[in-house]
Amino acid sequence: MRPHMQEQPFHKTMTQTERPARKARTTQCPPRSSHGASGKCEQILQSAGQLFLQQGYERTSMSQIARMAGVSKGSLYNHFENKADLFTAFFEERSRTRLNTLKSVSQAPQPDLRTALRQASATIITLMIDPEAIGLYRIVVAEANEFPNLADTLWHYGVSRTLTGLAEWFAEKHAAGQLIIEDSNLAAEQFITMSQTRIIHRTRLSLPVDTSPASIDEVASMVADSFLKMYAP
Amino acid sequence: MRPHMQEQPFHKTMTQTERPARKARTTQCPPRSSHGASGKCEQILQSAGQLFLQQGYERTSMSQIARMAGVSKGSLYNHFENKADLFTAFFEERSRTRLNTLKSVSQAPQPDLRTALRQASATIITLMIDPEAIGLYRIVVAEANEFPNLADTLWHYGVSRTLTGLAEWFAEKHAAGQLIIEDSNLAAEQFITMSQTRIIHRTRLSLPVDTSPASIDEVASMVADSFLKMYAP
Amino acid sequence: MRPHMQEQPFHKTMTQTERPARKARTTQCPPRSSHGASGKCEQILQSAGQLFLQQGYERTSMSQIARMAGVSKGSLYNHFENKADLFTAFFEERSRTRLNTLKSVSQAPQPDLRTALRQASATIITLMIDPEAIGLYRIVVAEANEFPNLADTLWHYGVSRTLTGLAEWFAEKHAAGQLIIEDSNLAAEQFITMSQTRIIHRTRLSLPVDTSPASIDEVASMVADSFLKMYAP
Amino acid sequence: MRPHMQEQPFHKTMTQTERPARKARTTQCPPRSSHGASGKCEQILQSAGQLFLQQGYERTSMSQIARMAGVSKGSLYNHFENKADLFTAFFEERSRTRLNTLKSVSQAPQPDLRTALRQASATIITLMIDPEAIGLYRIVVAEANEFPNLADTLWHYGVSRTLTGLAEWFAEKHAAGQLIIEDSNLAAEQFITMSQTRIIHRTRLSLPVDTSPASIDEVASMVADSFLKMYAP
DNA sequence: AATGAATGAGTGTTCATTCAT
DNA sequence: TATGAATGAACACTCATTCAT
Repeated sequence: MRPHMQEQPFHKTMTQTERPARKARTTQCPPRSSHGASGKCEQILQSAGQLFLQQGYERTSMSQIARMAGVSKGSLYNHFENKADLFTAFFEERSRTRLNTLKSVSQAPQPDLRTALRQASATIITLMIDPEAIGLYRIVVAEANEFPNLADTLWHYGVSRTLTGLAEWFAEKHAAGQLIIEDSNLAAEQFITMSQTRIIHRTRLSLPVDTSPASIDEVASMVADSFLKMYAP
Repeated sequence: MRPHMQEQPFHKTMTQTERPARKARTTQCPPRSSHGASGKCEQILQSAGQLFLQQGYERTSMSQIARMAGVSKGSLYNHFENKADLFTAFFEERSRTRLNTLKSVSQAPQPDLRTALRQASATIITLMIDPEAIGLYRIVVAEANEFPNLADTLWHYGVSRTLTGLAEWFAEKHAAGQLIIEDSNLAAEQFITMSQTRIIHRTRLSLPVDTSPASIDEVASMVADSFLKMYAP
Repeated sequence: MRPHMQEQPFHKTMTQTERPARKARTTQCPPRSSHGASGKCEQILQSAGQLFLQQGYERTSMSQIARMAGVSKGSLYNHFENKADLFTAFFEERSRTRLNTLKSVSQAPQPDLRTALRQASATIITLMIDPEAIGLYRIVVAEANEFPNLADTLWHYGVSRTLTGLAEWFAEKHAAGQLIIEDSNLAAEQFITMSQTRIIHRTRLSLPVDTSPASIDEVASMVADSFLKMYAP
Repeated sequence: MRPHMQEQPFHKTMTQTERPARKARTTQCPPRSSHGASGKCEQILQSAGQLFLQQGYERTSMSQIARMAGVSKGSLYNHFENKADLFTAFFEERSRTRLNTLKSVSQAPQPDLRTALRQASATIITLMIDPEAIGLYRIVVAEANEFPNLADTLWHYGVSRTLTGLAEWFAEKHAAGQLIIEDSNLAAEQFITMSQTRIIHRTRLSLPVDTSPASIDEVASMVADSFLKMYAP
């Protein structure tokens, strides 16, 4: 329960968040040789991931992982230093490969700004209530004390790309005179935060929630309207 | 990873959230007898709380709790059925007694609306980054699969009171013509969500964050401004 | 697994079997005062009996007994020194009051000897496969090492009365010239042993067995026939 | 205390008694590799056996077994699923390897029938009061409720072989005209039952009993005489 | 690189018994 | 006499990790 008091200028906070050093370099699976190698390392990582996501760190045992991966318990320790190392390796790999993000907004240019915003918000909501994303978020929060680096990883592969993409798009719209946005990073942050209203928040808590497309669009609409009131010329 | 599809009308979602039934009634400490007995049950609950909040459910052992509470391991089981029961008992008690909420906004009438909103947001931020509140949030998220009822408890004692208080205040302002708010519950929900920008969100992830009063006020100001743009006449 | 080599003249073996001394005098419930006292002691004994018979000594806990008897755990120790004392008290009481025996054979004089023998055998079988009797037998065998005195009790209240009754009856028949029996005690012992063929034996082992009256009579008939071949003039 | 009412024709009862299915296959020690490894699994089984036979199932703890076997507590669980599994494994192994039976009667042809019968009875008595046999019998009776399969095992390896051997021998004698036996299985059953008179019975209850060869021969003589009276031409 | 038996500290839980009230 | 909280040793079982093969 240590208080946080780091100095961070407002406009820089959300974009660079990596903490200076990783203590223990996380083990990585060697790049698969092209010919059909067994890929035991990936297999372990895959099984570990499934179990860690379902049960969390403490409730998952090395034996369970070995059993599910179809390897011996000893093999786990040939590929990873220990349980913590396997855990962080899983987390990085999953965050890197499975955390879809909203990289850019208007691939297909939308007829009007409101629709574009609504679609962006809907996409964000959909991405963030994906079971994989929810699971990774839960793990970060649950293990924040034991594995503080996880948050960096999640932020790096998850939030920051979306944030940058949005900010760039807002900057364009500002340049085009369609929105009046001084701090595009702040605006992006606000947009993402507002998109978390109800659905994402409740999903993270496992509270009952309607996650149908209609329900998502309802929230997305509200976000778009609010955002326009805040930033329309 | 089950999908949620419950029907929930938009305007009712956030205010009534209790799920129908609690399966197993949680053990409660008996009301303290007036003469100054030390209250061994409370002592256990207190120690358990400290450890559960710091280390989470799985990492905390009954032996640890007994040692810290200064009682024998067997005694734990005279007061609580098992570890899970002790855990939920702790969670309910803490949520009930230690989760401060923003019940009403303008005890001292503020000179102007913007200041009142800013102060409300700052209060919300301050309450929600309180270590106790952060700890309880982490526990809910971490144990969402094993203890799904925790979220109800947290919502009941934490969010819902703040939400109701805000909504009532917004309704008054609407009646007074100071704000134009059709759905005061939705507005309250938005206000709370926006207040979570950066500080609360990052604190929950244990990411480095500036939690100084100045920093809080900066966010609160932004929230007040945005909210006024959305709802001022 | 100690070998037994006590000298015991053949004709005396089965009738006097009490071993010289009981180490610990078994606690007894006080004779109930005539006015409706609660009879807590009997209540404990009754519940203990049910549990001990069902689950055996080790698997039955004092808490279980207290709960079923509706008294506090402490009360158990006001009435009985400890678990072992309560156990032996239960065993004596049950053996004394619930172990029905074949005291005499021909209450209603039978038309012929064979029928009388058959009925005696059938009665013995029926008595000995009574759940209560089976349970007590099991307990004696199970706890033979820890509670060697139980066997004496069971023998005293169970077998020996039947044995004596039969022996007396055989002596009468010998005197009447209907049977030629030199050692009536031995004959009684043989008669009882033969009556244990299959049904009793298998019931003791919980092996599947037909315990219908017809099945019992089938065995009893065989016993009567065999016995007559051995001892008829 | 469930009543048994299975239909079982008299002449079939004792020879086929296996119940249809064994629920959980009992763990088995792997066949010893030829080079003189100590066979840790056998070592565990051996120690477990000694303790289970002496103290029964509940009174024997896994720690005790590990200590006596000279292995760690954890090792027990590498070889056996749990205590119950180790218990049934022990019981099967002991029943299979240590339960000597009277397979055939007259290896060395006896001068006369009476002597052959007497020797057969004496052998049965001797085998059945062997401490190992007595211990296994006690365990079956003690744990009949918790481990109903034990009785099948005991019957299979213990009684049924003796029974079959005797029945065949009786059939021969019937064919040779030396005995008049219609149902040789029934006769074998009677012979075994009668051989249990006093010595076996009392030994099972740990009652004082004379187990000297002279005493055994006395009972065996009586059995032979009675049997001849029942079945001699 | 792969195995799986071995370990011993650790887990949550139950136990018979005590004792102040 | 009756209670029930308190105890500490014991229970069955699991754990991450090691190491000889």
